[in-house]
Amino acid sequence: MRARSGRRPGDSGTREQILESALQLFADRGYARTTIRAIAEDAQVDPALVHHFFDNKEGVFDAAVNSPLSVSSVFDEMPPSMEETGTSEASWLARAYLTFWENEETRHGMTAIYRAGLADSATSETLRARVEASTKSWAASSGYKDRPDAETRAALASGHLVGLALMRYVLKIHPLASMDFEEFLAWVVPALEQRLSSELEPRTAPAQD
Amino acid sequence: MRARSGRRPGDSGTREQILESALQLFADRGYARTTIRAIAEDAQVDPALVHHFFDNKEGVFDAAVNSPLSVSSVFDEMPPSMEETGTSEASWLARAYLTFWENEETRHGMTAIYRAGLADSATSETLRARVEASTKSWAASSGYKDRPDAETRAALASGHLVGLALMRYVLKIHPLASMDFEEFLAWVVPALEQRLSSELEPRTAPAQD
DNA sequence: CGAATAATTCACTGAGTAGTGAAAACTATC
DNA sequence: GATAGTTTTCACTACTCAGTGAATTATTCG
Repeated sequence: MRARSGRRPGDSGTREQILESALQLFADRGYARTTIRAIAEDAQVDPALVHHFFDNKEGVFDAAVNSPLSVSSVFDEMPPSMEETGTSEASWLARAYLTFWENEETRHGMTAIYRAGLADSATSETLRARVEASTKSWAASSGYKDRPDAETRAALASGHLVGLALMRYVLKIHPLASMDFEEFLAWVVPALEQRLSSELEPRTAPAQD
Repeated sequence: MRARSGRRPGDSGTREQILESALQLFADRGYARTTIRAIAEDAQVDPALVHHFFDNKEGVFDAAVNSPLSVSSVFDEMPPSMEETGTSEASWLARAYLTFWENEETRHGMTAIYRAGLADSATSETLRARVEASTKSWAASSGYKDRPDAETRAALASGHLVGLALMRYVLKIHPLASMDFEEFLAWVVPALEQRLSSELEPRTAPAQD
């Protein structure tokens, strides 16, 4: 009568099924509100099986997030051909980063990372290290590495991109969320180019009364 | 022997003390990880008292966040004097918004709102409505309201500001987090001005191979 | 002083949660 | 077809949390 116990017949892609359910739920509900039970239910599996494969909740999160993408390498894969030309560099940066958001598979990973990383100060420290490292490494390998404000400009550009990505892909603010990807890029790229070039210099704002 | 029960002597600012503890904890740990018990402990009060004053957890959050600031009015208080001049408009916008982040009291409220609002898709909907409404109302009352891309530019500017605020105040990315407020503004304002003016037009990026 | 009201605490419930240990069912190998 | 190894489920523990209801103590006001 209780024939539903034990291993199920058929070759099991169960592990991957769990990761898929986990990634989707982490992207939708964030870390804290995603329960192992919910993941198991979505994957039609016993909760203990999730522990069996990934030990604990953090293990599931790491495995799920890293399964479709290795985010830390986004800024590291700078094609060596483009140097001296800041124009195409900004274009490449924006396209490389935003493609991770545009692609449906990797978008879940990005969303989960930012949702979790912005949730509280403890997890923000992890995200901070990640973003700061990639920003710095990218600034160091860019065509502007010799300028004294290279890191500042790189950080400003990163913040710009992160903010726009959150608006379009997480908060879904219109008209940013509804426009075509290439149109979105057409708006973003020129601004980034100016930020990275000397077309845009810091200027003290006039005092407000 | 059990003399610690019941009302405490002295005039009680207990309600305000609870709100202060709540705001600080919500800013630091986000919504889900902040427990009513922790708030009560920080305020040196029984957890039931928190329920007595604010009914439920959501009530505490709303009261705590709205106590130091009314965020929705940030973009609505546009001084009527500045029209036609996009330059000072961008300057005013950046300074008004970022001052909420710079001020220690209101920063906790801002942090709590964004942490909670980005936590999951349900709460993101609340934040989306808030940001989209303020962005639209600001675009409608700006000197650019007649341009067909006014809303697009306003949304891009909002995303820009939100991203930079998150980098400097939440993730604390260097060198943005460590620089002086006026220097930070000096970097931000010119870029915003260009975004809002016709100095920055959308341009299709060159195709990547 | 005495009654009403508000602040504060105590003791408790009920519902979820992550995680554990062992048994059961399946597969592969000899 | 026995044995070893893996997947899967079951039953359970220990814990934390939001929220309730009543009792207790202070304040206020007649």
